[in-house]
Amino acid sequence: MEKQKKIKPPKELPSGFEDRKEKELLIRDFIILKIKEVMVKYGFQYLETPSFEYTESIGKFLPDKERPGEGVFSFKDENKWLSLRYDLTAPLARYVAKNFNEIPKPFKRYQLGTVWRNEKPGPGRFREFLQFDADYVGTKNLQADAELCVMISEILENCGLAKDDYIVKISSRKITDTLFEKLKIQSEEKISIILRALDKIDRLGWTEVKKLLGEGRKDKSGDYTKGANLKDDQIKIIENSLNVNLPESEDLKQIIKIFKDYKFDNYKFDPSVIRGLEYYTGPIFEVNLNFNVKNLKGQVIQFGSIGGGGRYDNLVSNFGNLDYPATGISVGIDRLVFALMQKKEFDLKVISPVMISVFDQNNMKKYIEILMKLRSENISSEIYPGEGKIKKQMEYANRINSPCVIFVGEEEIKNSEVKIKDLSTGKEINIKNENMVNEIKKII
RNA sequence: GCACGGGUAGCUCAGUUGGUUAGAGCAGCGGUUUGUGGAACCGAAGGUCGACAGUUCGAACCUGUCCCCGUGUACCA
Repeated sequence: MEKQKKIKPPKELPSGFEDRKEKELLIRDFIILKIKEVMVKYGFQYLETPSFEYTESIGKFLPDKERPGEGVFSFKDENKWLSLRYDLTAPLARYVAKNFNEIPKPFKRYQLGTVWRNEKPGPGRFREFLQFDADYVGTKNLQADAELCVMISEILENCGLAKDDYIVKISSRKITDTLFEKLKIQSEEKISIILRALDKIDRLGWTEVKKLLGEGRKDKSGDYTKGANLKDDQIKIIENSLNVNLPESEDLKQIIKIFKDYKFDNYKFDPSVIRGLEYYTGPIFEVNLNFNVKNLKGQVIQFGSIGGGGRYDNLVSNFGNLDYPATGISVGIDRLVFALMQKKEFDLKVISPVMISVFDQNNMKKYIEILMKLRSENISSEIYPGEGKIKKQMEYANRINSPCVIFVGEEEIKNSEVKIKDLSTGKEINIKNENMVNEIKKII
């Protein structure tokens, strides 16, 4: 007899994709609720765009134009390339360009949606995640930029973070522009190496970043990264520029002034905030957490920022429309959930059903009668959904955290009563049918 | 991409200098108990030792290549 080889489909998930369980989802729902509250309060419109866009519509603005499609999930439909969106900003630009005549100007909208990135996942970073994005389109007024920072702070605090749990860091493309003038560096390539190095100060510290600005750096696994090969005096200039506490650029001065009017002070000027290289044109911001985040194994991991944004004044004009300024902010919701779960105790009310035990399939009519009575009172309830002995039914009830089990056997039917067992105390009582609901309400 | 560490039962993991039939705990299944759960006891079952090739009388173990996972790093809208 020839044994047929069983080809088992993998039960593992593709790298970077995750199942999300109830606890996480409930916290996520809570955060989303808080976001929506704040967005309504701040007067933003709610928008949804599709998951797929034409690759060109969102890919055209990839920072690395040499490799379009890199980093996104794409497939060819008929003769057109489609891609899953990798953020919510590019689709917004497309939306604005498409609906230019219909939208109010300026246009404020927020969006919550899943985005996908085809890149190596890391701790707390997935290839599919939920993003929140709020933007002002069509205004150069820096009050918009300032308000985004105030707004994100309000969202975080409404979610339960304390003031010293997070900080909004601000900087501006103008800061680095003048820095490179001072350094007399024009080479795009060199500039981007330097910017990327500066971006890492948070994680690596100045000593390591200094190596990246100079010859290069070896990381702790032995891997080597080439540096920018700057001269010592140039590095000194950069170091000095980082130690400035108050920004010299006009835009940031103005934003800070507006912060004062909002009585918002949980920000910090940090010239090492870089964000996207070819993307932002003015003020940029980043939201960082001030506490350690651990992975499932309890190791402290490099968590990075949970969100950020800035001004991108030429995104919409790429679609052939007129120059149209914009500023926005994005937050990785799942990352926020992950961090928040460790910082805050959520008293989640996970409701588990009252279980009606099945003694005899022939009495199903009776069980359903009880079930409908409970459900009509809005009590989460179910008839034991499997088959098997009472012991098994009890094990199930225990497993799903059922508050109590209802037994209706022959005796109970005879006396027109039910037996209710409180699973937290183990106590059982027999009670007349008409008092059942009240008794159960006492237990749950 | 690069570096380091992993891949053994459904899950978490042991497995000696290469040696015969590869182990444990948990889960699952059956029973002790056909009206009672939250770590009770007993029993049976469960494996291409990530894949392929090589070395060897003999490989979970050694070598090579590849795949997958983790961490760091690079890139990052």
